[in-house]
Amino acid sequence: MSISKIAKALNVSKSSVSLVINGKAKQSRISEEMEKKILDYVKEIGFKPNSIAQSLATGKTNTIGLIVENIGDSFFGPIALKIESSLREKGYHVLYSSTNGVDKLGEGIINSMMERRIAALIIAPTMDMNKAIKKLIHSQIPLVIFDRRAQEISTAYVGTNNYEASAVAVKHLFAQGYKNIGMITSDSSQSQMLERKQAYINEVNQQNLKPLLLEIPYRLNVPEREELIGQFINENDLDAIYFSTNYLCISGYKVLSRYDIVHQFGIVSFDDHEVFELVKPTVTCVRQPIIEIAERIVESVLKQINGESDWLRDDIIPSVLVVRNSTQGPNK
Amino acid sequence: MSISKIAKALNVSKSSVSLVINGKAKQSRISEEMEKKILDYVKEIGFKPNSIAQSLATGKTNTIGLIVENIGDSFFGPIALKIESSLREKGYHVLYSSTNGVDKLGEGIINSMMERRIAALIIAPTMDMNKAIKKLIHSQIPLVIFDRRAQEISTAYVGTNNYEASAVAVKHLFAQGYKNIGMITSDSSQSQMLERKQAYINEVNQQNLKPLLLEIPYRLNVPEREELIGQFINENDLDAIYFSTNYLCISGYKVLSRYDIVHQFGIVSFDDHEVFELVKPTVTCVRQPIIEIAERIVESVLKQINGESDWLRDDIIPSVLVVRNSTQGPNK
DNA sequence: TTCCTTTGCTAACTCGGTTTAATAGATAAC
DNA sequence: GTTATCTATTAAACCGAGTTAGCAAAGGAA
Repeated sequence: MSISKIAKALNVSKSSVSLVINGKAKQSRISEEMEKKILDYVKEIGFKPNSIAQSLATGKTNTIGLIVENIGDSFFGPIALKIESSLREKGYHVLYSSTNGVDKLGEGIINSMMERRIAALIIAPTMDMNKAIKKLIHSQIPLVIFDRRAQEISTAYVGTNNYEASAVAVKHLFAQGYKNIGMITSDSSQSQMLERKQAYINEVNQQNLKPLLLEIPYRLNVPEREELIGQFINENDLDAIYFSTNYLCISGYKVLSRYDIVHQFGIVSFDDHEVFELVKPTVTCVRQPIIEIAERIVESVLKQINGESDWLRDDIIPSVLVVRNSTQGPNK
Repeated sequence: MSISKIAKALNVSKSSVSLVINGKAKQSRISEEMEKKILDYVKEIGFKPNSIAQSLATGKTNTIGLIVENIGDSFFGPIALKIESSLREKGYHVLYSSTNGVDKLGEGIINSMMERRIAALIIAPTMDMNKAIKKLIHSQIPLVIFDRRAQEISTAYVGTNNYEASAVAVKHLFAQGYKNIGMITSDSSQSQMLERKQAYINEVNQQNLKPLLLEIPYRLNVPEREELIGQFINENDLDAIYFSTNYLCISGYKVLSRYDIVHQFGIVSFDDHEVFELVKPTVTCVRQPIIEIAERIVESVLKQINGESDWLRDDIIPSVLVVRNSTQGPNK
């Protein structure tokens, strides 16, 4: 079914049908009689306009792109859930893609989404995306960057206070009496990781201690990762570790459990995880307000789409330290 | 930029440009000279055809819809990841939606995706989707149902052997010496849940014992759920529980830990989870081959889109019992 | 009656592509 | 020299909508 066929069936013009369907009957001086005739028929046959044709004619789509690292993980998954349900309520569809750790995919994904003429783009950028994102800004498409920043590019950004929250986390370990606090992070140079690392370094330096860092390549598999962590723990006389993200903490926890020193060890992770409440000892963490981050992203996207100019360039939503504190504390 | 503008700029016809861009130069007897001229220009200005216009003209989209219960959970998330990356390689985009436990959303989501003229639909159906799915079949759209079946409807289906795998799980508990094995499941009447439950009931009956079932409403929040589980454990003299899904098992595990009887308890969960390897005692589970399920879904979708008729109506991929066995066994 | 408004509706163009029948010019065949 | 065949190209129709200028009929004012 199409608007033209309806027009023929009712012996009226396409224009009338289109105007009525779009609720422009009044303003286009369509008689109530005509309006009723068309609406009744449309309802009767259950007609829905072809949204592809609509998009072509209006130049607008109701599709929004979402690009994250891994939609299957415990951070991006719930964010994607909330973003989609909020946008659906507003009549939008969400197209997603995961870069899955392969930085080079980023630009291609952005381009192919742009060809689909999406209405807006939400991105947790990889390192290789900078050129592509600059082009996006040039193209004027509504854009929200989140979680980590795109280098030297000013866009709407939603994220947490990585530096401050990390500083609080490290301070917490010191306050508990731990002295030799190491940090395990990924080797990524994404902004959020750098901020977390810098906070650790600065806090440790303030205590006149020297930072002990292990940076693990993203593409290592789990056993390789655990091997590295094991070495790191053995080679340094640590009593606590600050993990820059939860999947690293889980690996680290496994290793520590193996050595059976986990009960004295200080452990704090950035990002919460179901596991942390269930294991013994439980794990203290920096929890990002996932729902709120998703809400702010959606808010910014919608504002930009609707041409409102009061969206924030920098929407920083503070994380909270969730103290679980079930370890026995340092024994030195 | 558009094909027409390119045509004007080069002083040739739209048709020539379109044919060349689509690689139909040879078969349409376009001269190599003309072909080169057009291709060079297209590359120079970095032109990409508007895929919305293409869709309208061809009646085909390269967008595939994915409808699951919750894209943020540990089962659907990784499946969504794999589905999207596989389909992207084949030139498709994926539109997702989560019903999020609200059965009534299902039909609306399906309809709005259909309006977008998606090329195919992948659904883990809710209970309310039956009418809508019947319509889909009528509409001839390539369709794959997975995880749970749509009632009385024959479509391409990908899933695991819920009944057999559950039977193995319950047998495993009996083999370990447990006698009073309860089952905790959701109150959902989705097919996969019913199969898991039925297997449990039959296995218990075979031992001349009576089934002890707790069915928890999906919409309960975590504390309410734990409350119910606590009662269930107290009121029945259980020594083991079979959980129909991992999120229920996590709740149950928490409760059992609280009562400190977790080390003697027999616990098996359907679906694996990161937690299960990390907690002590570790948790034995029935693990669905997630990657393979996603691959088979994609395979079926592509076959249907390409008009190949050898896709399977019933693609059952067996689960494996992952025995972690760290409990001490029953003490009775 | 004539002229001006208002009302109700629609023809025709547009969006950016795909597809096919038709055409003109060059070659080949007779 | 005439006709048939090929080659290279394009005009025109189409997909399914949205948009707007303009027309005819009716009503009102002079």
